[in-house]
Amino acid sequence: MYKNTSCGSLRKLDKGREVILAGWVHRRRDHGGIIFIDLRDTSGTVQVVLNQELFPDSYTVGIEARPEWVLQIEGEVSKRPEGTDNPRNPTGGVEVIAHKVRILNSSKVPPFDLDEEAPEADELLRLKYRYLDLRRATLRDNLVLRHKVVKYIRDYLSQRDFIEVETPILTKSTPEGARDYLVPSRVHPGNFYALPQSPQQMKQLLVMGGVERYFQIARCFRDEDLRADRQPEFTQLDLEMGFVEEEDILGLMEDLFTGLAESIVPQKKVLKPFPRLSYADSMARYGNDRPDLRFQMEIADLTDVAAQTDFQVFRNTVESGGVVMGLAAPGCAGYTRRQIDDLTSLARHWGASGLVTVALAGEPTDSLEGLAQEDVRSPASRFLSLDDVRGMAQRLGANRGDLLLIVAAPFDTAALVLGHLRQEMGHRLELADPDLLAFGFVIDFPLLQWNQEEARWDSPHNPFSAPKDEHISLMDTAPEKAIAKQYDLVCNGVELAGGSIRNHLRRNQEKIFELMGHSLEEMQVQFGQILDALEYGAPPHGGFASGIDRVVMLLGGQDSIREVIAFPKTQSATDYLFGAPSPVHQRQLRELHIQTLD
RNA sequence: GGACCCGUGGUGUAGUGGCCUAACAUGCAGCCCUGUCAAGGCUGAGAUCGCCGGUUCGAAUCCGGUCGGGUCCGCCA
Repeated sequence: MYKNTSCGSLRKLDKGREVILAGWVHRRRDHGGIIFIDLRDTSGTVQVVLNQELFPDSYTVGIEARPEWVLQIEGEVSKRPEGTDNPRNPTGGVEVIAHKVRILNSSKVPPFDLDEEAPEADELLRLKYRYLDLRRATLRDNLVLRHKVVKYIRDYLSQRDFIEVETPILTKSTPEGARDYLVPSRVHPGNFYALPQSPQQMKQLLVMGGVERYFQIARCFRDEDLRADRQPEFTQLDLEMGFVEEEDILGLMEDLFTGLAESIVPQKKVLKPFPRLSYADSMARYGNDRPDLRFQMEIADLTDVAAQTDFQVFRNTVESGGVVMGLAAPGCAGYTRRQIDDLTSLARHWGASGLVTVALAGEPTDSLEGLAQEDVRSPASRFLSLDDVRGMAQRLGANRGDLLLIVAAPFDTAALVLGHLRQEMGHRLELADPDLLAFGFVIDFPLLQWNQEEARWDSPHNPFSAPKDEHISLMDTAPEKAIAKQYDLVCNGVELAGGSIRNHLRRNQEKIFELMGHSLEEMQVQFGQILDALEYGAPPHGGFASGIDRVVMLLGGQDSIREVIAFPKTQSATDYLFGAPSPVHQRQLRELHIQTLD
C-alpha cells in the first residue's frame, strides 16, 4: 500500500503518529518558506505542512506540486499551533508535518474547477471529464449515498428471506410498453434480442417457480426520450412475492421506505403513516397521480356554486357537462396584471380556454363575512355576487389575501391544468418543506382505459395487474369501471415505485389481453410462456418495482438522476466520455446480417 | 415530432447595433512572502464571442440555418 492512513480520518488524538498518506493536491498555499497543501483522498482532506528550514527536500518538491498532482507524504501528525485550527474541516485541529514527499503523478491543469465552492461547470464538460468530476465531494457523496441505499435494501430483504435472483439482459421484444433497445443475433439472421424494460414476466415466473420471495437490483432499458429523472438505462428494485394480497405489499413498502429514509437520511422528516388516496381522489384533489403532499393548496370542485352564478362562462361549461374547479394561492391577492397574465397563459398552455382569477383583498385574519365588493378583484367580479365569492372561497379553504385560480372545463382538462398550476404555485411560493419526505400511496387505479385512436382498451399501468375481486365481472360489462389491485408510491411529487397484485388465473389474464386487442394467436406468441405457466398451479402473487436512481436523487436532494449515476448519458442519449453510440466496422454489421439505410 | 432557454479567454459570467482595440472574477505563468486554509501582494500571458450564411457603412449584439447542451410537452404499459 502507498498509504497507511486516510487523510480525512486524522484527529487531535492522532498527535505524534508517524503516518504515510497518499492522495491528490486539493489546494496549495505557498507562503514562501512554508507551503500548506490540503491533501485529499476519498475520506476527505488534511493539511500538510512543508517547511523549508526543517525539511528542505520536501519543501523543494512542494514548490513544484500543483492541484490534482498525486503525492505520497510521510510525516508526523501534529496539533496545530494555538489559534490556527480550522473548524470548517473535521481534520482542522491537526496537520501533518511532511518529512518526505514523493510525487506519484503530475496532472495537467483540470479543464474546470474541482472546488466545491466554485460555480458549477457546464454539464457537458463535466460528463466528458467525469473521472475528474467524480473527485468532487458532492458527486462522491451521491455515490456513497447510493451504495448505502442499495445495501440497506439488500440487508432488509435478505433478513426477511428474500433472495436476489439475476434475470437475463438478452430477452424478447414485446409489443407492450416502451420502445425496446434491440440486439441483433449473429446466429439467427434477422432476429433480435431486446434489453429488458423491466424483468416483469421473469419475476412472475420466478414466483410461479417456487421462489416465494424474490428481489433484484435490476438494470432496465427503455428507448424513449429523456428527462431530468429519466435515463435510457436505469436501476430498479424489482420485487415479487407469492401468496400475498395488496395489503401485504403496501405494508412491506411502507416499512422498507420508512426504515430506509430514517436510517440513511435521519435529518429528514418522514410523513407517517403514509397517507393513501385513490387515483380518482388524487386527480380531483391534486390534478395528477403523483401529488406533492408536502403542501396543501388542494384543488376543490366548485361546479355547484358556479352553476348558481350569473357568469356565463361557468354556466355554459356546467350545462355542457363540464366542471368548475379551483385552488387558492395563499397571499397572492396582490398579484399584478402581468403575473396573472402569466398564470393565464400557463393555464392555456395546458389546455384551458382561460383562467378566472379572484383576488380577495385583506389580511388573513380578516373574516370572509367582512368581505366587501371592493375587496374582490376579478375579471368576472360583476357577474359574481359576494355570496358566490364567499361560497367559492370557503370551498377552497381560502383566506383574505389569497388569489383564487378557477378553471371551467371538462374534468380531465380542469384537473390537469389545476394540477400544473398547483405545482407551479407551490414552487413559486416555496410551500414545500425541503426537509420533508412526504410519502404517500396512490391506489385503486382503473384497470383499463379506452384508447380512442386505436379503438381498444389500454392498460394504464401494467397488463398483468389483477382487477379487484368484486370487479372481475365488470371486465365483460363495463371495463372502464373496473379497478385494479394496483398501487403507486409517490414522494414529493415523484413516482418512486409502482406495483400490483397479478392475475394468477389464466382466464382473467386472457380477458385483459383480449380487451387490449390481442387475438388468441398473438397472445400465445407474445405471452404464451406466462399464460401457460398460469395453468400449472401459479400461486396468487404480486410485487412492485422502484426506481433506485429516483430514490437516491430524492434522498440526496438532487434535481437530476444524472447526479446519482456514475456515468450518465445526455438528453440525446449519448455518452460523452466514451463517445457512445458510435459507428461500427462494416465487418461487424455483415456478421450480424445488418445493413444501414442512411 | 414540438416549445422554450443557453453557447463570449482554461472555468464562471457581463456586454443586446458604433463608446468592444471585448469587461469582471477565478484559474494559469513568473516574482515576493514562515501560519494560511477559496491565503495575500505585484507583474504577465490568454478570446477572430459554437459553426455557416445573410442584413448593415458597421454585428458578440439583428435575421435565417446548423451543431451541441439543458428544461418541458408528446412519449415513458
